[in-house]
Amino acid sequence: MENYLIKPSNEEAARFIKARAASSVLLIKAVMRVDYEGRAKAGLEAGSYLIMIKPDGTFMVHGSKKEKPLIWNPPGSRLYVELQDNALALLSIRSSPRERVIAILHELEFIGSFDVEHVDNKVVGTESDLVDWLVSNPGFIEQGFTVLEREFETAVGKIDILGRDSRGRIVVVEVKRSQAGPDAVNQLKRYVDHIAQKRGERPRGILVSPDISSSAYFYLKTNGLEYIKVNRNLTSLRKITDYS
Amino acid sequence: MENYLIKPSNEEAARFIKARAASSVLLIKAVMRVDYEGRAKAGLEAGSYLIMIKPDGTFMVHGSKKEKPLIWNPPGSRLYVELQDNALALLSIRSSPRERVIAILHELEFIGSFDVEHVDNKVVGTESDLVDWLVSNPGFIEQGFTVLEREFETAVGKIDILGRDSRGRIVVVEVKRSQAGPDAVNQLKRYVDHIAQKRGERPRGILVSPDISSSAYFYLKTNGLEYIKVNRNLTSLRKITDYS
DNA sequence: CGTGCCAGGTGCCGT
DNA sequence: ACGGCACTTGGCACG
Repeated sequence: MENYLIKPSNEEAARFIKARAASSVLLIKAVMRVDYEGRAKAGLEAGSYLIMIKPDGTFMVHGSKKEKPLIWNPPGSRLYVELQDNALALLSIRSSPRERVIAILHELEFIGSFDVEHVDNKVVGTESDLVDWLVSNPGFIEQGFTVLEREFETAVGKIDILGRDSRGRIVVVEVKRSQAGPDAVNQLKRYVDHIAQKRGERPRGILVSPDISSSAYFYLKTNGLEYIKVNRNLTSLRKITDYS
Repeated sequence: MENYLIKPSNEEAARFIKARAASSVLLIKAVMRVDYEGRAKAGLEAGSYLIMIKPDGTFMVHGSKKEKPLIWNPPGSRLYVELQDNALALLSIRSSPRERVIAILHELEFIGSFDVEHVDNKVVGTESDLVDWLVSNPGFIEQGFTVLEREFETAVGKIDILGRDSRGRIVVVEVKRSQAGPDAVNQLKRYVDHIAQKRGERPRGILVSPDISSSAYFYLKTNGLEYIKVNRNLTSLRKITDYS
């Protein structure tokens, strides 16, 4: 059941929040001061902000800009409502790591309680989808390439695809769904080095991504690694052998 | 000026949104279908969700769980409002990369326009703070350590602190504010390798963080790198020389 | 604008 | 729980 309070008293607000926080998404507009202390520390000067509290414990204080809340506590946090002399205090506690958000609400402008879906959204076009496609179409990587393992676990991390080329040489494939940077090259190099040390023979290393920064490409090349460029939407894929 | 519409008609809603989207944060509760297409693709079945639109172009569709929106477009996106036969369509366009969020609102339950602060929040306790402290207290890293450069730029990335130990040996210091994983070790190793190749002499490499995963520690040790553990709040710092 | 990298990252899926 | 890693990562600072 939707319900709204406009300029409620602190008592009304406290009752409302306590009654509905467990089942509905709450939106609160008020003049407030907010402080956060935990892994880091932050605070908001007194002003008008928008609080969103979800039934799963998510607590967010939004300003007029940006996607991320100014201050927040993640799902699983516990909410405490406390009436003070001239204010309503909302306390959100996260247990591990210990983090605390305190909002002292002064002038309550609006509170709404909203019943919304609790769905798990499905996203298509992730790295996992790209790996799936490559496993189903191993010939794309190169003629005669065969997949040995997917998500192959090593002591230094999981290898996206471990395979073998047409001449029998082991190939480590690392896939990135967006532009590859030095980190991605580093990751591939780490796997290659590990396999080399383990098997006594150096495998080939191939980075697959829709794009790569120029310095990352240089870093890749100077380490004897290879690059395959794919189109973002997996159509009209092509390879880059020379970058200059 | 705050304003609220409860169960408005599509025409009312369209007028309201157009009038206020540029200056206020809008909150819309409705039964809707939402689709996203861009770098990836996602869609929401028809249901009740909460839309938050900020004056900077941020467009978010929230469900009842999690901190992140189910579907969103970031700041800078442009909003289009369009009256359809039996629905109100909200279109959010991001230009680069090209991304599109379309929400078809069927039963409008509530729209509110809220004037909130546009502040930039200041957070204390970041990695930068930790690096600052180490630069001011170089003796903490070890007796006789001196700082040569901070944020030293190389072809393979920026080194947090480049210094020299009491015996004149170059030291690469990489700082992490939270638990270090294989990536962090990899990063340090990359810098060390780079300096080694550049100068013809291998520098020492020290990772500084409040924690390190055991496999990352193993990876670090097998590469001849060193670790210093610091307390999260910079008090009672201590070093780990042996981890077993 | 691209490149690099931190983030109170968050979320997901393992062991 | 801890660990490893992707994410429509977002956000920032610097070239």
